[in-house]
Amino acid sequence: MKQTPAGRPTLETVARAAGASRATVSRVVNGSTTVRPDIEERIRRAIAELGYVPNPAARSLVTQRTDSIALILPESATRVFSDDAFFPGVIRGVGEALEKADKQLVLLLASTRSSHDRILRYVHGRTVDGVVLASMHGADTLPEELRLAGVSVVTSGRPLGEATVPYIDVEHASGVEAAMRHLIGLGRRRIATISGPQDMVAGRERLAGYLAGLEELEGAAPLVEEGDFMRQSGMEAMERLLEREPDIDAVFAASDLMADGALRTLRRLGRRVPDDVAVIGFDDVETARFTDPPLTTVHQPIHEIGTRLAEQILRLVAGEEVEPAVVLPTTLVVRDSA
Amino acid sequence: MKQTPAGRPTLETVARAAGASRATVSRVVNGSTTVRPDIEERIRRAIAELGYVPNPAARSLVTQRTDSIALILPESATRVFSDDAFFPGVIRGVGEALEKADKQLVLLLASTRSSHDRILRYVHGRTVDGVVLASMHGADTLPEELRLAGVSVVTSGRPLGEATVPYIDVEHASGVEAAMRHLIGLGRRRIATISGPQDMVAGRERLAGYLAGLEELEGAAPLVEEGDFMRQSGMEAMERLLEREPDIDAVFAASDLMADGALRTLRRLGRRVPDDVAVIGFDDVETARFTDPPLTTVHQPIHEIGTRLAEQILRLVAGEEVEPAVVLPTTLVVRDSA
DNA sequence: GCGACTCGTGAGAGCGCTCTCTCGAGGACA
DNA sequence: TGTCCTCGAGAGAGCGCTCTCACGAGTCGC
Repeated sequence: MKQTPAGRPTLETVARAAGASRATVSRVVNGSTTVRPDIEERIRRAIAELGYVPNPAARSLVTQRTDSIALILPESATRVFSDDAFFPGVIRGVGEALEKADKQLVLLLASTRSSHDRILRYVHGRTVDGVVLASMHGADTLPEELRLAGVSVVTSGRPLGEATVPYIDVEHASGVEAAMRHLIGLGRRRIATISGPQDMVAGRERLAGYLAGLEELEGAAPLVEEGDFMRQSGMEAMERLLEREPDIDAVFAASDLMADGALRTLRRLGRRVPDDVAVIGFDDVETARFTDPPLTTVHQPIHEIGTRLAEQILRLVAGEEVEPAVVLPTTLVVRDSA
Repeated sequence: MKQTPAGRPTLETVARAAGASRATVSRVVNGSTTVRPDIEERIRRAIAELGYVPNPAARSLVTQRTDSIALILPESATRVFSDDAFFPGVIRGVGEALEKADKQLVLLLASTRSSHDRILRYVHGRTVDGVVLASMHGADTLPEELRLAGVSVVTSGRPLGEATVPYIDVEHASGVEAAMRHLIGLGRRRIATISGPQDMVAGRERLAGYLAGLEELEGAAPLVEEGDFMRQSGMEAMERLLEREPDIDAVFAASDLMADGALRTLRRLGRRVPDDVAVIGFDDVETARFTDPPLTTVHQPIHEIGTRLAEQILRLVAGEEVEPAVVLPTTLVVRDSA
């Protein structure tokens, strides 16, 4: 007499209890309609009584699916993870969308450089059906390697070079240009920028937006200091900017955190915002509403980036076609800093 | 002739290529020492050439392990997820520690009330070996239900009632008492508090710490307004506090975010910090270093909470004993606000 | 030189599930 | 009444792995 070992009921157990075959129970569990109602009812009762839950390992062994999606945050992303509301927001968006589709979210945090191989190995093992990659640096080879490994992958943010996998991004440049027009409309003429790192597309495109916006101003020379998207770098960049050009009357910072840093430096040095210097940020994270003064910023739909990422990867693993690029709009949110 | 379907090599493929048996290849893959060096070498080469990666589903079907750990963030936690550095910090800590142990992190975000059953079902399915639960509300029945389901579980934060599962927490009260002594040492006599929600242990204990600290001050009446740990509530609570008692000269806020909110209200109403009103927060998140003025706060080791959670759950799933409670120390970090 | 013992290897069962294929029962039609 | 078809249910193979057990080749002692 075969005994189910420690409690855990299997299909077999349920089948015996309901007086049906394993196959029929499987049909009920998977929602086939070809089962006679009375038998189905009997099986459902048995499932409920025994507390049967299908074993996902056994299932995916035969279906070759795992119903889970990996979200990979490369080392460069985890570095800012705790200080920035961007990734938590994206994670939440992805998580919610996957939950609706009854998929699991496996978080792969690449805290070190050496995680690269581990991740590749993991994905090769097909523990996930697809991958959402929060690729930040353009030079990242991971997206391409994953594609070559034959897994579905979607990235957040356009890669620097040629895009070989579908991505979700936002209109960086046009959002910044709107910010620049706003500043110019306010009568500002000496507009500087605190840019993001130039090895990231977000950094580059926001700078490009600044430069394009500046062209409206005849003969205005660009005034750029680079930061790393984080607060401290914003403070320092603002300082350098004022040293170089004391009569700056506006500054566009490529992230809200850096804008907040700039605000602090300006206050410390006795400049009034927006009277002396107008400040505009980018992201519209929660913090932007609470800076002093509240930050005018370019809003990007962080949560939607997450849900769209999930949507695309789900379609890909389902074998559907997806557009190679989804670019979400950004909008200028005017508060008090400009 | 049996063909491996689409590329993916199996143990069998490797075995044939190396002229060995499936069992021996398995031994090499799993690091058994009883394989003759030359055969092992041959097998390793075959593995490398074929790019063989074990199928985790097949493996866990027989081992009954999945080598992955779920981190559950209940709905109450996801609400603050994007605005607070606490959970990202914990996630990072957990993630790093699990990575070292070569385990995967499965993130279960319970965005809605109805996720409860889904999570329970998921855990019942044994897709994970153990569960780390960021339980916030004391009334949460999830820890107990999970325990009854027979999974190993560790929670972050002591539950409100009797603790039925091991937990990691910090010394809330003594940290707050240190803050209170600091304020009293500064000569402050009218000390108010912005407490956290009283259905969370963190909220209660920090309030208890305030009340205990206040006893040093003969005849001082408690002055309490409740917030929800988030910034907005701190702003509002500070307002109510000043209405009730305009001559407050210090305030302890149960979170840095609320302290920051209080700072804003104080500034708006023309009170100088720390001259007129001293402010102390709790958490020591990144933001605390950047408030105006920089926040004196009770530091809790967020990252370590994460790593300790991971450590404990790993020991539990390995069948080892763990102490029912680990309580990490908190320390007062003095900056400029008090 | 023969039995006892070690040590490394292979055969094979079985983890729990899905899915194809087969089969039997019943209905429709001539 | 007999044949053909439809439809629902069961038998059984097999997904890729681990692990027990059996077995053959050496090694050693007497």
